[in-house]
Amino acid sequence: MGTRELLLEAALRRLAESGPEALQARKLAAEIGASTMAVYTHFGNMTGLVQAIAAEGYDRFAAHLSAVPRTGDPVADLTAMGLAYRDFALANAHLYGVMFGTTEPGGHRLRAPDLTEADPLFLAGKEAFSLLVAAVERAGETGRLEGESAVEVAAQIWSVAHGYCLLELAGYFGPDGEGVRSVLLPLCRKLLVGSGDAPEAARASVERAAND
Amino acid sequence: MGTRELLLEAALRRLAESGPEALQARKLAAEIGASTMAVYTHFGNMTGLVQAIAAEGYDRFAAHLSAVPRTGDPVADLTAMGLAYRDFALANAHLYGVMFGTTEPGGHRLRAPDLTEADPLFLAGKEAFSLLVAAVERAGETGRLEGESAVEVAAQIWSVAHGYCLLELAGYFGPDGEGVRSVLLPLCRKLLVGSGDAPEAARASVERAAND
DNA sequence: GGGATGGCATAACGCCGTTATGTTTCATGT
DNA sequence: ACATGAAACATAACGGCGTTATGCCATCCC
Repeated sequence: MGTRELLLEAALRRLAESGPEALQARKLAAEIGASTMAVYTHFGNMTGLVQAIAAEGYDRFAAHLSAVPRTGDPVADLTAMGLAYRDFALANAHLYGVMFGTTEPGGHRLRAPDLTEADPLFLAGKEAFSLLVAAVERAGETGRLEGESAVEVAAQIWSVAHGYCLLELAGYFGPDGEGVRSVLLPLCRKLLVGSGDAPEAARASVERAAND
Repeated sequence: MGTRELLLEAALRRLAESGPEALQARKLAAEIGASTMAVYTHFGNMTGLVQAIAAEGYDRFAAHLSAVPRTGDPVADLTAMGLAYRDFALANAHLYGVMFGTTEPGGHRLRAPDLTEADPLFLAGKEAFSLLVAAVERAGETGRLEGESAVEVAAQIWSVAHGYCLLELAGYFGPDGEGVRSVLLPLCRKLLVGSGDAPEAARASVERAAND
């Protein structure tokens, strides 16, 4: 395996096990038996390495969300997607933080203050977001959007999932899955059940997804 | 004014103007004409100074939310509170990040990995949260909670506001207040209007608050 | 007045990211 | 097959960071 891949693998492992402050050029290079220069040969600097980590994180995130099955009940699928979103964020807490810029390992900020639309990390985030938009569109075909576009509804769901996950990661929602029951699932209900012509069926869909 | 206050004031100014990486012991001390030791005499270490910044941020945040007037229409008040929440987060982006641990200046994490309920920052966050709970309780007296506790509903609103603000700060919701119209206010509607016995009146309340 | 205490300056230590420099390795073109 | 140039790499150094050790001095208390 190439040095670059070894470095990236070690970085992802250290990030998951020891947090962002463990991402140090000297430690990483030593861990794979190389000199510090390896980081600069393959990534330019530490910021480049962190960006590569974030890119890998977006790939895994997209794969995780894509793995949510389509059951023919798009509202249940959306709820399942929200739960899968939380699963990923909690299982990869530090990686999730790096992806969304809420963690700055060693003070290396990934995004420039004046971020542009062409920023590759920005685009990677939008790509993962597009999976959510597509799922909302499938639900929208059943006639539930009430004048809102799928992008707008997807952005609302994204806000809920993002905020919920960060607060649960910060420890504000008690141990284990208490927050899921009292916060996340009620939010899914209010977002997905409130509109449309079959509230009872939609509510049942949410419950069905919640029990898996 | 005491050295400690001068340091804190300079730190808050630098954080707002230049971001978290500007919080450096040497630079701050030089800015107020003192030696580096001043930081360690008054705050122990840089983590202590950042915690003091966060504490000040929570005070300002609570004051900002408390300034939202009570109009006798608790649903409109809640919507106004959500908008005030966004105002604070966007006007004090870096401070907001430090408060909620989404920004780690220089890699100094404020919260221990095993955060306890007694953590003063954790408690400060809960105190600001209690303002939201109280506002929800006032709305709940009009009979809208449908079996949910005020704490649960407040946690849902908090998730929405937190996630929305962080995503808007990350630049995902376009320029200016576009996200407010298409994401935040629709979320307020779905959270506040969906339940209760007077959906039309509640919807009007949200619109009224949105126009101020 | 004398001694303890706390605020402060100076200087140093160790670690970090980064870079300069020289060496090795390897693919490529003739 | 051999020369050549680029890429990968090791070593060592530089500057900046947080932090600490040490000593000075003002202040308060008995």
